[in-house]
Amino acid sequence: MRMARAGLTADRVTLAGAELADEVGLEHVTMSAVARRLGVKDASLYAHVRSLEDLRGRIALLAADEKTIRIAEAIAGRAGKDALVAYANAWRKYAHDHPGRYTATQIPIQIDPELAARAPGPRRAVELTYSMLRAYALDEPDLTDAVRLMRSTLHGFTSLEAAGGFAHSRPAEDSWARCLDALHTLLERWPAHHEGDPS
Amino acid sequence: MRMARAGLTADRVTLAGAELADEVGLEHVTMSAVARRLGVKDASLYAHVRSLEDLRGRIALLAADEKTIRIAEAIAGRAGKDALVAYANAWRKYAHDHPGRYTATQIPIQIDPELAARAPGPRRAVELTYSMLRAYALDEPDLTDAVRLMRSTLHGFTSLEAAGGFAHSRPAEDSWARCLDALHTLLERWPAHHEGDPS
DNA sequence: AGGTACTATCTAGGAGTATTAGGAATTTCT
DNA sequence: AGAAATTCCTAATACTCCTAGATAGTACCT
Repeated sequence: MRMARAGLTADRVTLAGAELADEVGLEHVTMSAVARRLGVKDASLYAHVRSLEDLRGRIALLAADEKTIRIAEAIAGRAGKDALVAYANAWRKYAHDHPGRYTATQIPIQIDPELAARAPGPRRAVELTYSMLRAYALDEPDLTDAVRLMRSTLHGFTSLEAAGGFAHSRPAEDSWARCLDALHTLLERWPAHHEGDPS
Repeated sequence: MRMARAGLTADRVTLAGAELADEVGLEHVTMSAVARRLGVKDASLYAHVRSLEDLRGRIALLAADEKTIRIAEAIAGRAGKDALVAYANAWRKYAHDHPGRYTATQIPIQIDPELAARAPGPRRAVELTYSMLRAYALDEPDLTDAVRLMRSTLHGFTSLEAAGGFAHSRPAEDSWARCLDALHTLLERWPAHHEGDPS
């Protein structure tokens, strides 16, 4: 009677799911696949994870945490354009290194609120971004708009790139560098809001 | 023996799938669900569509075509910032009106090449964007970079918005308008590439 | 050491889904 | 009308998510 417990845990199950997501894509992360990878029957997973949805949510939170940490490390001690570039590159690198985890962060949020409250990732990510952009001396609400623009651009680029949205004519790498230049320039001279400017 | 054929067709199946995607989300578009909606047995669908993957690919192509048409109509007769804003708003509106179809366009492309070749959407979308941005007098490779930046920003914004990525503090609508301002300004003064600029 | 409570895992099974194969009904062509 | 092609069905397989109830392992208490 080989019983030898696997020592499962919600975190271990989540990690196995995340690894699988990176290898075969998030949509192929199934309960049975995760169970197989852990050498366990599918039913056993339900002691640690409520459902497949729940597992996906946990993977998303894990990814958010990891990505935030990577970015925080990257921008530590940097300022201005250096910080912006480090931030952006860390973002893109995470998406490349962990495609499955990254797509998990894109799913519309239906995460257990009690669980989400314990995950520092999303909240810290926002703080990090705001504090970095504060170097550009923007006041609210421009700061919020700038944060949203930056996140949109970074996410959009990595997402399109991952989906094969860029033709192979010009290396995505080069376009990426120019986009960061452009973003930096833009943030430095954020257009003033002239509503009905008469001149 | 009530037989009364449903008059299925690859296009009709695709349309049913697209409608379903908008109603319940792309991930809940299953063969059985589409069959139920059409009043038909699941197996019948395989006469028109190779597999679920294939169906998703067809939905993606349909969406690309529709979105391109909407954008083309929106920018017809406009130029400069007017055209940019019309383009962007048409993009965002399509994503809002057809969330399921829109997410279908994001899936990594594994579409039947023979089928993709007949769909004008993606190719026309690229042409459309290039011709619109030509108004900003950019030369290659800057034009390509600008196109990619614009697509990234529009896609990123709508995608984050759909995923609930923006807190409710400030209306997404307002940030969107400012982002378009910023994008326009940026395109007008696209930063010259100073590699090792000594001054 | 032995008993007890807890929990991790298993066995068994229901319901839904994707897909294939082959057959029957209906339309269309001649 | 008869033949051919198309449209749809029935039947069957295999995989998925998930629940319930049983069993084996661990930890703690005395």
